[in-house]
Amino acid sequence: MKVSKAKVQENRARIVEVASGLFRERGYDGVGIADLMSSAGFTHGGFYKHFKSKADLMSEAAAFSLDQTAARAEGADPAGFMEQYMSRAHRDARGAGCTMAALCGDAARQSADVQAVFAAGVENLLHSLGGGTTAIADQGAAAVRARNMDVLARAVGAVVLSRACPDDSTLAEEILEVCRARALADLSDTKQK
Amino acid sequence: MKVSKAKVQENRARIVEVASGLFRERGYDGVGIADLMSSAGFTHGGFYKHFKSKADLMSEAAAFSLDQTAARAEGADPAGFMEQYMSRAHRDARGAGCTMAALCGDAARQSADVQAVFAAGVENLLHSLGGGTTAIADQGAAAVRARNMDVLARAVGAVVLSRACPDDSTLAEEILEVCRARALADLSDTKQK
DNA sequence: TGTACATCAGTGAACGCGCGTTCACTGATGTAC
DNA sequence: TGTACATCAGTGAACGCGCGTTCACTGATGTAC
Repeated sequence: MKVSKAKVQENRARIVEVASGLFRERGYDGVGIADLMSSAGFTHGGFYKHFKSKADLMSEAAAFSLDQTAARAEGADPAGFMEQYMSRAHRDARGAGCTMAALCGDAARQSADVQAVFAAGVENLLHSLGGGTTAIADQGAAAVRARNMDVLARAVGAVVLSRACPDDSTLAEEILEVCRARALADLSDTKQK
Repeated sequence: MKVSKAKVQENRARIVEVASGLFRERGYDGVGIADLMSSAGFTHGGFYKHFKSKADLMSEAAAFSLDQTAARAEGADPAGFMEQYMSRAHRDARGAGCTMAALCGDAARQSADVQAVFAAGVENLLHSLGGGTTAIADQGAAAVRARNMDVLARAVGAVVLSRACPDDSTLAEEILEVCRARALADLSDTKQK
């Protein structure tokens, strides 16, 4: 049966949204087309009416969720955002969390298209973090950018390492705590190295 | 044909070594048993004479390569090790590099066995990095541990983010440079925050 | 030391299964008159 | 506005393929006498 133009757009958007969550939870290889489509409430055949291939959807789903994260960062203050980022809740909620933390390892093995989306996502996050109101802002845009890049790498590294450790290990918790404390210090410090 | 006991051990070791490289290059899902065994110079059927399952080999290969990395860190000075870690060469040589950086994203979706191996790998690396000769060593073991954990998270984050960006992007290079400089400063700084 | 036999690492065909993708078909939507 | 027809999102069977794993077989090694 044909479907109204509005419904088509809505359905396509639902597929992208569901896919972005499943990819984050299980990785790109861990989500099949049939699996994904039935999670979105469809049968698998219709997939190719919306997307050229699975790889195509991977790019789009990554762009969707990375934009979402950047928007969230834009609104919040950097320290608050980073505190949430390196939290137990974020560590445990992979499907609802940041795609950068959940899929950057997978992205390294994907096409240039996907990698370009991730690079754009990094840039957006760097800008969204801003300069704050601390002394670093006076040292110019390059200093702010370097500071933000460093904080982001640490945040992603902390979440990714913590997730690689068993859920109930003290190490999983410790990594988050330690890196969170030190990143927040970096974000608020008036004496930057 | 049966094979001498020495040869059996040697062959098994070769499979683990080859697997650890291939897993790092292509991820756990990207390496098939037949593929792996022929890379090691065998046919696929013999695999189960050595390992209970593919998951079993994943744990063993991770332990093998993480031990190797910890041993390398043990010998070097922390600053030199970290400089290499966040280098372009390490970024580009995935199969020969650190399993933590190459597979921690994948490890998050694997069994508790694999995750326990990763956690042990983190602990070993933390100890291998040591306290250095700087002021931090005087602040006690907890301060050294926190400093090392922070540096490790940043190093893994930097490599992983850099690899997620296109190979020829300036961002891939920039992330490594920025984080390397700041991590080295943290490792040598006498005034720790 | 020499012979007979059991062991078992390695071989390669076969298993069921799920993958990404294709395709003929459907029927409600959108369009032309 | 009402009718006839083309469009095309969604369906579900089917495709070839590679996956992890099993299994009967092989023949050199290791062992018992």
